[in-house]
Amino acid sequence: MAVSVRDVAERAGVSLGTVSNVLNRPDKVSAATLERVRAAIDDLGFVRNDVARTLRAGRSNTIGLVVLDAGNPFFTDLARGAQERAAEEGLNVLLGDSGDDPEREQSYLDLFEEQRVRGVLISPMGDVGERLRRLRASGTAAVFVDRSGADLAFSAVFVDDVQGGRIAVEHLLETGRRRIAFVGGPLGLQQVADRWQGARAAVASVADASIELLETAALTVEQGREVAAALLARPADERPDAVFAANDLLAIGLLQGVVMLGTLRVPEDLALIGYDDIDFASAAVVPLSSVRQPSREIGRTAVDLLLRAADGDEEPRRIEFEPTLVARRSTQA
Amino acid sequence: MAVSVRDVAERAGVSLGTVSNVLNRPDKVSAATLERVRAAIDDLGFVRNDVARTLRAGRSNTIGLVVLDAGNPFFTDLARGAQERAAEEGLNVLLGDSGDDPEREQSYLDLFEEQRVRGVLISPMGDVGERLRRLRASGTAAVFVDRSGADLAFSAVFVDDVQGGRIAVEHLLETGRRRIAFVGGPLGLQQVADRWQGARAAVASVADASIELLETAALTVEQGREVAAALLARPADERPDAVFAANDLLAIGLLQGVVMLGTLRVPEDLALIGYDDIDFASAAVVPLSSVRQPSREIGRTAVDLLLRAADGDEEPRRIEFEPTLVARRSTQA
DNA sequence: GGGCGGACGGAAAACGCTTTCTCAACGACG
DNA sequence: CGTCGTTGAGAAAGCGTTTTCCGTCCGCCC
Repeated sequence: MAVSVRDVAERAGVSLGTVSNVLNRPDKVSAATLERVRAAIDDLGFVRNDVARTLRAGRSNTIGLVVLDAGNPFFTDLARGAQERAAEEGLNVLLGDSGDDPEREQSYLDLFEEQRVRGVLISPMGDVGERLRRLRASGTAAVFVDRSGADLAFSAVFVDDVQGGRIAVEHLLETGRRRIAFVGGPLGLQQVADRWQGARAAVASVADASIELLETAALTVEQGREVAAALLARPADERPDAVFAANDLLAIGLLQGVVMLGTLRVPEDLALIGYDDIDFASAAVVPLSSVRQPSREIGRTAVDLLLRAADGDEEPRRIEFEPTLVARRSTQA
Repeated sequence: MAVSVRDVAERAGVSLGTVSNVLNRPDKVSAATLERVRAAIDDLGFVRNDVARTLRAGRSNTIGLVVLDAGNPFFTDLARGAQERAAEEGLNVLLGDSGDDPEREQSYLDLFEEQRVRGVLISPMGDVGERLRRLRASGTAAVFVDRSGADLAFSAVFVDDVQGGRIAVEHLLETGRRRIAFVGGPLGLQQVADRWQGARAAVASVADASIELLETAALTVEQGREVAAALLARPADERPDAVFAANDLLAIGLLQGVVMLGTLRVPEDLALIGYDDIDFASAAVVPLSSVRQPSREIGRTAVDLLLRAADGDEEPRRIEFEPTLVARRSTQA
């Protein structure tokens, strides 16, 4: 059923080693035999068995990627970037979705180890340092993505979330807002904690500005709408004049809550800025200002670091991207 | 570096065959040795090499999945369903995103063939029938997902898009609308053509109802907004009183175009229904009616069919899911 | 005490490929 | 005419696993 190099060799009347040369070092083979072998390959429909190739080579052509949520556009883009970069190197990406579950995270790592992947890219949920150390000891490199506080023993690509929080709130302050609210949670998520920290820092440098924390249980549209309802229930003089949401989903929920109940106008009564700059941000009822992270580039860079580590570079590298402000109508003065 | 069964055997003081038995047929091994071998495995941190295992077994544990757009929530959910079902069978899913590009589609098929995957799930873009036939001839099964008109020689899981189009428009008619517009395109996409066909069928059975086609270049939010602008530019008496959009992204664009310019109210002046019931549908400014497809279930079922085909069931099966109406505020009477 | 069956050792083959080595054939060149 | 370089054949080893075939040892039962 399956056609092997042996069959090709026989058909072309050459030796098995020659076929291998045609496949891997065609310049070592005379034009005539090259032609003959290629014809045989086409005739028989031979397709190289990558499993055998990998076993023999001792290293595979795939890298594993574990993300927190494959449904989140941020990670989708990141994965796409990784895939593109990997493809340029002739590598494939095996994608695992941990869904915030440390157990599934572990099981993907198990899987990748059994598959002897070239390396692992991970946006960690649980505590995987020990696990990755063992992996490295057995020859599989790992790189963290999107976690600035991650284990220093490994390379990492991340965005400065403190800085991101700062520029978001600085923008609100520059457009004349003074009573800021930060909406996001749980604070156990490092990204959220960092953005909150940056937000406070920005407020601290302006004398008459204040900030309050409205913690949420998750970063979802629903949570955003609940917070919106709570804000609307307050007397007008106790409401903030601007909200910084820890991600765009929350911001969209807030926007909807406010618009649907119709009592507040955005940005006139309440300015609003989100985070991530997902596609829906620009497409919202009121185009949403946001903080953009170069998700695609993060994915590409992570693959670069991984390749470097897999090639024996011991030195862990940390590459930080700067978040950038994307101002739209929801924060106009 | 890498620990092999041989090392484990040596450490546990047993033979290599016994280690293999512990791994694959633990009931054939006495409790004492079982214990000893397992201890050795833990001590050495042995992890079975799946590459070698696959080579030896002649069949791999992974199945390939090619989707049209990994960023589309519909496919994300479908992939998740496939992954879940595959995991239950101890299989992994390798995800490829063709991005509507027949070339990338081909290259993913090449990849999957080299990897000797157990089977391929594909939402085809180009003409892949011939390719899949060759694959099957060499022992790799294939199943179509989300394409009703696909090659009859293969199993397929799909949703009746004609029916989906019909129930969407019937719903509009039942709520008293008579001048319907169908927004979607390109009609070269079979899903779009089918929904359009179903929509026309529904209109045909009501005497005083009419429908017009507003074709778009793609199924995106931007295209929806452009159509909205065009509608608003018309004199009021030449506007439809209801719109059926070929997917939710278009519908959301329409909704935004209409609300932002503020001249029309939804659903009072214009009823609106989308397709796919993505998460954002219920979260839109005006909660969006839609037609739901059981994407997760489609993924699961596709894996079922694939396994059946891979186990030698020659008979191609076609499983059809029924789309269901999800009525929300955007189509209230 | 003879026979039986279960547990396991030891050895070997096979999956399909890459790599390495040796050796033969051939044409070119001095 | 002898030598050298090129080309590729042929053979073999090895990647790590599973499986198969015998053969041995030991405890157990009649």
